[in-house]
Amino acid sequence: MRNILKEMGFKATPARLAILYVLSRSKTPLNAEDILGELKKNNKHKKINEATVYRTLSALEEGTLLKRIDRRRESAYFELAKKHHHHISCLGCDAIEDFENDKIEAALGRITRGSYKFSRITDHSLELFGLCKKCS
Amino acid sequence: MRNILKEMGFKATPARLAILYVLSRSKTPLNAEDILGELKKNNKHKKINEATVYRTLSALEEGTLLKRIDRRRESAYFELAKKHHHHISCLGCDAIEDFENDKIEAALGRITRGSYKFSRITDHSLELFGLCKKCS
DNA sequence: TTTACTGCAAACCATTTGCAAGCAT
DNA sequence: ATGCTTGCAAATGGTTTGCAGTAAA
Repeated sequence: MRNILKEMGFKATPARLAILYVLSRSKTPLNAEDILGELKKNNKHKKINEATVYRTLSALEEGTLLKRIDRRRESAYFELAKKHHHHISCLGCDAIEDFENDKIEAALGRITRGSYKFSRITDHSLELFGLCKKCS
Repeated sequence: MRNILKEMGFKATPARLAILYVLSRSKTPLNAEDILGELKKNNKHKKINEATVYRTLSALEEGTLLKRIDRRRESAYFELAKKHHHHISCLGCDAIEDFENDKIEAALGRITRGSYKFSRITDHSLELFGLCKKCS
């Protein structure tokens, strides 16, 4: 992690390492408040500031180390950008499930090539919403 | 339009009709500020308030008359919910293009059925981002 | 040493809300 | 007449920013 940060031109500070650690241990995407809450549980990182969390999330997202996810919530959620995938979010609770689908990715590639206005599609967001078994 | 509102249990007020009119005439999704700007151009609707626009957009979105679109901007964009489709948004300017793809929709249906946590997927958001020919 | 990073507090800004007056039904 | 809607102004809340001090490199 420390090296990845450096390779991206970021300084490997304790705050950044701690935030990345929290994200790496989470099975689900987290928002700034979640991360701050986790940091407060650890005496060593108790004083990491809200602003630092936001600045870190933005910086690492631009560096493509993190991915911002649309969960139809008021706040922004982030996860480590590892393997490309999408999500199904429950509109009733915090449940979330990952999925991936090669056919969809292939079809999206074709759309890119077929567009008359766009020459380059750099990214896409595909999020499903519904009710999990507990909520329905 | 007047009748559609009534059928949905909404009162057909001048403000709502004007907002729907603005959206119906637009070729692209609009945010609250855009709509307010359009309304101000018409003497008859000059005094429609910001709060009214926001309340109308929320209400009509819940009534499924409008669709909220993720354009990776600070504000929320809306369009009339007619035929199901998705968008490609330019990250460099306001360019936007619609697309639809039956194979993707079919694959999404299969994902819904294959989920182990979710019993019902009610909706999805699929947005592509890139640079239009002018911006690249 | 240099310059990026951080904490703190104040500012931002899209959106929401309380309340009294207004209008559609 | 009733109660949903609206305007106005104030509040909200997630996120951003200015600045001076701190610490990676």
